[in-house]
Amino acid sequence: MAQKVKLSTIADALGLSTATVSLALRDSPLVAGVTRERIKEAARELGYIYNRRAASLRTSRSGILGVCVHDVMNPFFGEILRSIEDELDRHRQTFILCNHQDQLAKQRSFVDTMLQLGADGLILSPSLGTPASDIRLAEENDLPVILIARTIEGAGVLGFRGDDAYGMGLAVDHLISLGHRRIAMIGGTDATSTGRERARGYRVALDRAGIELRPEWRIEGPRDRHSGFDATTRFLAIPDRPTAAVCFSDLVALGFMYGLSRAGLRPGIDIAVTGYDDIDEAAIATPSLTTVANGQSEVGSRAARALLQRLEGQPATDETVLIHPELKIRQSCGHGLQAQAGDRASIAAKDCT
Amino acid sequence: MAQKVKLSTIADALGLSTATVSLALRDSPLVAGVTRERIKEAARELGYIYNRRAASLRTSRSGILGVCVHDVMNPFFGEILRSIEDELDRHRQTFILCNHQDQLAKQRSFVDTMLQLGADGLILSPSLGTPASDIRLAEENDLPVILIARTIEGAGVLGFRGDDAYGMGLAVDHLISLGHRRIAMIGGTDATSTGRERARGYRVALDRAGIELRPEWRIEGPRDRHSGFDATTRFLAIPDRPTAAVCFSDLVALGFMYGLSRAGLRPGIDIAVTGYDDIDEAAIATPSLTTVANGQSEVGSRAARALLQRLEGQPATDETVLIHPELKIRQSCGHGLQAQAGDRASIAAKDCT
DNA sequence: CTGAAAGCGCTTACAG
DNA sequence: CTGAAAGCGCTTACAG
Repeated sequence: MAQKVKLSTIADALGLSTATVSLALRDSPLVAGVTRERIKEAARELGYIYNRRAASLRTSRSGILGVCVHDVMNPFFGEILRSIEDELDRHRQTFILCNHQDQLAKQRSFVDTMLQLGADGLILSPSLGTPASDIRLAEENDLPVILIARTIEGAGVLGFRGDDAYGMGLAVDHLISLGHRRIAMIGGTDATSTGRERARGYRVALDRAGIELRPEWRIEGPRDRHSGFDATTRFLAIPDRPTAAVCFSDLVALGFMYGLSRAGLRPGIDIAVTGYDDIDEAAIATPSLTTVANGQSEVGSRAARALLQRLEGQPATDETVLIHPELKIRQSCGHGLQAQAGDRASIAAKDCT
Repeated sequence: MAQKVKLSTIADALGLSTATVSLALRDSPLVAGVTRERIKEAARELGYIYNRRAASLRTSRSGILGVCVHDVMNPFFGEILRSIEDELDRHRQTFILCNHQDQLAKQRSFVDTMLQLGADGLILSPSLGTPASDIRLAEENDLPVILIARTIEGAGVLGFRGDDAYGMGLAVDHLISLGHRRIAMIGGTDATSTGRERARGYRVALDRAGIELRPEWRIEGPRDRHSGFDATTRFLAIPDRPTAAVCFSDLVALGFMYGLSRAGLRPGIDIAVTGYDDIDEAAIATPSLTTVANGQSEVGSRAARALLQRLEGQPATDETVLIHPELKIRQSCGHGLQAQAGDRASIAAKDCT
């Protein structure tokens, strides 16, 4: 390539100063309209590329926002990202994505990079084991943080997540209302706020119905489709097998349903299944998945908006906003226990998406 | 927060120059071991944060790589990203992700941002309609580009993708060998090299077997799970209905199988189905999906390595590397046409993952 | 082995 | 409405 084109190249070509050129390119009213057009024209012709690093070194505003989640391939986070992106796109903010895969070290190295790049803010679904001090370190170095999906005790920052305990209660209540008394819970871990809250909702709902929880009903661990599939074996081995299972997430539920089918059982007929999140796929799965809408698009857009507001100078708060979940009844719980003798076609023909 | 800690803060505190501090922090052998340790210790104590913008303004190396694909939520790209990430993590390069959703404008604004940030390189799965001149513009401004998944005529840069025509041929040949003569192709568009190549492979394979392609067999368009699901209606309306369908991607195939089940048909028994990509889910889907392994992890890691090598000074080439695809036979094509009378359990019991 | 000085390409008071 | 000059925080020859 030829010599690099910078502000001074344009200034020299037009016999102006770099100050004028800089102002004109950013549409400052201080520059006369004609001059501004001449400058923009010249910039275009010369193939000028704005150097953000130089600008942000001077202004200490980078136009970069970081978004760090467990895994962007997980549709739950994917849907959150989509709404964050929608919100941010209108504000000329570049956003940098990172998957931490629940590894604290990866998250730390990302936060560090954001600090080094002078990022303007960070939306974080914190990795398992994130101490509150990590959040404070970022905040102390002028990197505002907003938490999503999971929260951290004592972090002292704004967070948005679904009301997990309440939501899981909805799923369990629904199964109980259909006549189920032996209900397993598959997936999730006590190491995250999400896992703890959903498990609590499960326990409380059983208790409320006067059902005594048997320890073997709780299959901890699975958090993706594959491990949901693998959990089928353990589920089928439970003595006095449960007639229903609430799953930690839709992904776990979808994998579990694959597993049940593979074992020759019909989800929604032989075993009632619920998911959590209401990802896009839940409506077209067959049987379609009864699940709890977790408001991911609301989480994303509210987090993005809150961050933008802080950048515009609004004071920080440390509230945790709980998004209200909603039960979506579809096919995967059949029509209650009495339907267990029913045939497959009756369900297949019904479209409840 | 207190006063910002910079190199000079450390230098002053220790009575050294910023030059020495800078060298020490980057482990230069020019600095005495003892001094280096004193400096690092002080940096830690003072909470020093390296300012990358300042450094990269000076060195014109940013440590940033851009990765821009259609959609990170698509497992096909997700798996590519995973392997890119693995490769890049070891090289202290930050990578910035972008979904262009096949919108040229979004892709352009991302490439622009990379240019402005002085990114060191770009891995791109080009949006539909990307002109070769866009790639050349980036290259001319010192932003090396490597293409993945799709290629662009005349771009003149290195690219990695699967051999799509050959791969689709494998799927069609397989169905023909099982006795199918009426085979539909669902999904994909002629607007991308991938779509064109896979459709070509489909046509060529039918032709080779002496089967005359009927226009109504080609259902263009679907490229995700939802549209695969929706395509079921059109498929079922084809006069003299095909007994098999090759799908543009696994996602389309999985959606299509949901659609078939919803209509009371059994994929793998009533209708044979193949996918393309061999994403993780293909093996656990029920029926598990016969598909074409598309080498996404190889595409990702080779693209990342090639980019890193270019950053280290290796000369650019303009080759398109075709990764060799491989047929994965599972359950979704049953055991050939004769199995169509078989019952569901016989398939469900077989584990071909 | 360490230091003084210039410069990367912007933006921002300040002056006129 | 436009210009001259300083400075953001680094790194890199160059000197000693």
